[in-house]
Amino acid sequence: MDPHLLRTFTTVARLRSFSAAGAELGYTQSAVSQHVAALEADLGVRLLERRPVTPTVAGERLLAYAEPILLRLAAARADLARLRAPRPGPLRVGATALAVPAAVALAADEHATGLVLRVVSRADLVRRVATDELDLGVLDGFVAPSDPLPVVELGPTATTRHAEQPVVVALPRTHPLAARSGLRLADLAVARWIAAPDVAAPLPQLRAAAGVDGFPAATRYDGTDVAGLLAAVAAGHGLAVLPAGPVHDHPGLAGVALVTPRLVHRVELVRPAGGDRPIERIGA
Amino acid sequence: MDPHLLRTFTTVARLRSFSAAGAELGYTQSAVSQHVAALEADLGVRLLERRPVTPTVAGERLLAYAEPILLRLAAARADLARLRAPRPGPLRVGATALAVPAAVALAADEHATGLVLRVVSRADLVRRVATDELDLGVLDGFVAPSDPLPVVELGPTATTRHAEQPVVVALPRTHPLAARSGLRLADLAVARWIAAPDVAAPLPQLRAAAGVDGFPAATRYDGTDVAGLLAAVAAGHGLAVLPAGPVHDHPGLAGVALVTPRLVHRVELVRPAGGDRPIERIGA
DNA sequence: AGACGTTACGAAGGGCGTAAACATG
DNA sequence: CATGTTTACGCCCTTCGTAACGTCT
Repeated sequence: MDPHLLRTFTTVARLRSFSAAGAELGYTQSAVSQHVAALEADLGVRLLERRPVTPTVAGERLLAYAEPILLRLAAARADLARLRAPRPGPLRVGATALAVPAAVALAADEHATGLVLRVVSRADLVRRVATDELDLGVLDGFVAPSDPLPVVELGPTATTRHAEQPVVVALPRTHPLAARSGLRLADLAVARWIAAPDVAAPLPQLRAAAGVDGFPAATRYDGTDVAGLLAAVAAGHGLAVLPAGPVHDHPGLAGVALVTPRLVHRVELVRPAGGDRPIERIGA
Repeated sequence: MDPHLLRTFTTVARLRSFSAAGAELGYTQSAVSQHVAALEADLGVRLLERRPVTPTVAGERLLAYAEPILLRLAAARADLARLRAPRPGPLRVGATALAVPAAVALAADEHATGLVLRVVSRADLVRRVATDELDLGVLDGFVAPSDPLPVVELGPTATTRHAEQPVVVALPRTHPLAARSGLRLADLAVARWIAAPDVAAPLPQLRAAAGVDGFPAATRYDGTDVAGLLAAVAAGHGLAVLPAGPVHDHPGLAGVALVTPRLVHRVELVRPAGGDRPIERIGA
C-alpha cells in the first residue's frame, strides 16, 4: 500500500476516470491502470468498477482510510519542513466565519511581515494548518462549557482556548418566541431552521445535543458571511443557533438564551505542532 | 516517505540500533542504513543521532506522525481483508479490566464457534480491534454523563454504548471521609492516590476533570486485576475513582458518591468498521 | 467507431545484499 | 581493537512510457 498507489486510487475515485487521474498526477493512463491493478492485487479485492468508474464497497472503505493517511503524510512532511526553516513572508492566518473578529484582534500586532487573513470552512481549517497552508488557525464552534472544540488530530497539533461567549437562538424580532427569556433546544426540533454549517451551529450537532431528531432545514446557507445569515434569519427563512454578540447587534433580530442544553460559543487557536513562530497576545 | 522507510525508522528508534532493527525486519544492517539515509535525504533533516542511536528533535516529531500512519495502514489492510473473507475460528473478544463482566455477559450466546476472551489495556483495545487482533472490543472509561468515550479513530470504527453506572471514590471503610454522603473531586487533590491507569480513572484525567493539579500517586498499580486494586485501596495505599458496583461489593471499602464533577463509568462496544459478524444482544 | 481501460514489452531507476571502508568508544 | 554504521558496487526487480490490444457504449 504505497502512498503513491493510494494517491492514484483516490484521484481516480474522485475524478471517476483513469485518464483524467493520469493527467492530473502527471502519469500516463497506463501507469494509472497499473497502479490500481497493483493495489487490487495487493489487497485481493476489486476496488473500482470500470465503465463507469465507480468505487466498489471495498473501494469506498479504502477511501475512508486513504484520505486521512495521505493527509497525515502531508502534515508530517509540512511539519518537518517548517521545523527546518522558518517560513519567510507574511503571517497567514485562517479563521472560520465567527472567529474572524478574534483573528483580527489577535493579529493586531503583526505588522512586521504583513498579514494574510483568510476565511475558511470549519472542516478545512485544521487541515490547512497541518499542511502548512496556514501559519495559524482561529476556529470557532459550539460546545458544552469548558469542553474543548472537537478537532481531527492530524498530528501533534496544539490548540489553545481563546474565548467563550454565550449562545442564543436567533429569531426575527417579530417571532412569537422572541419575547421568551430562555429556550430549550428540544422544544425547537419542529421549527424551521437554516442549515448554515460554516457559520451557525450545524443542524446535526443540534440534533445530537438535543437528543432528538428534527431540526429540518428550511433554508440552506452555504456562505461564510455572518451578516448574510443574520439577514436571512431576520427575513424569516429560519432559525439559527449563534453566539450572542452578533445577534444582539442586529436590529431585526432577537437572541433568546439557550438554557438546555448548556452550550457556549468557543474560539480556539490552532497552531502547528512546532509552533516556532510565537504568537503573542494569546489567551487574552 | 514510503511506509517501509517509516517502519524501518520507527523500529530503529525503538530498538536504538540499526543492526537490531535489520534483524527484526529481515533486512541487512546496510539496508536499514540506506532506509534511514533515504528518509533523511527526503526530508532534509537528520532524524537520528548515531552512537548512541537517539532520535533528534525532528526524529521525535516524525515518530509522532509515523506511528499513527503505520497503524492506519495496518487497520486498512485488516479491514479490507476482513471484508473479503469472514474469519473462521472462535470469536476473539477483548475487554478492559472493568469491562470484563459486560464482555462475559455479552458473549453469553457465542457457543457456536467458541470464544477467546482477553483482558487488554485501554490504550491497546482500539488498536487491536482495528488491526483484526480482536473481533470485538469492550471498552470502559470515565466520562461526563451521556458523553461518548474518547477513542482514537483509526478508521471508520463503530462504537456503541452498552452501559453506564455511577462513579464513587473508593476509600478504606475506616477512612475519615468514608461516612460522607458525597465528595467533590477538587477537595481530594491533596489526598494519597493509587495510579492504576488500566483499572481506575487515570490520575491525569482526574486532574483535568477537577481542573486542578495534585492527585499525587502514592502507589502505582500496573495490573488489570480489579480485586487486587480494591485490596490495595482497602489496605490504605491510596484512593481510586471506580464504578460503584465492585466497590460496594467489597467488605473493606466504602464508596462515596462523586458529586462534582459529574462522572459516570461507561462501557462501550468497539467493533470493526465493517461489522460483518453481527453480535446479538447489543445495547441491552 | 470512438473513447477508454488493459496488456505487452523494453528501458531506466531504485532497492537490496555483499563486502570493504570508516567511525567511535 | 571491537563493535557498529556508512559507502561502493553489482544484480535484480519494479515502475514507467510506448504501443498494440480489448471492450463497452
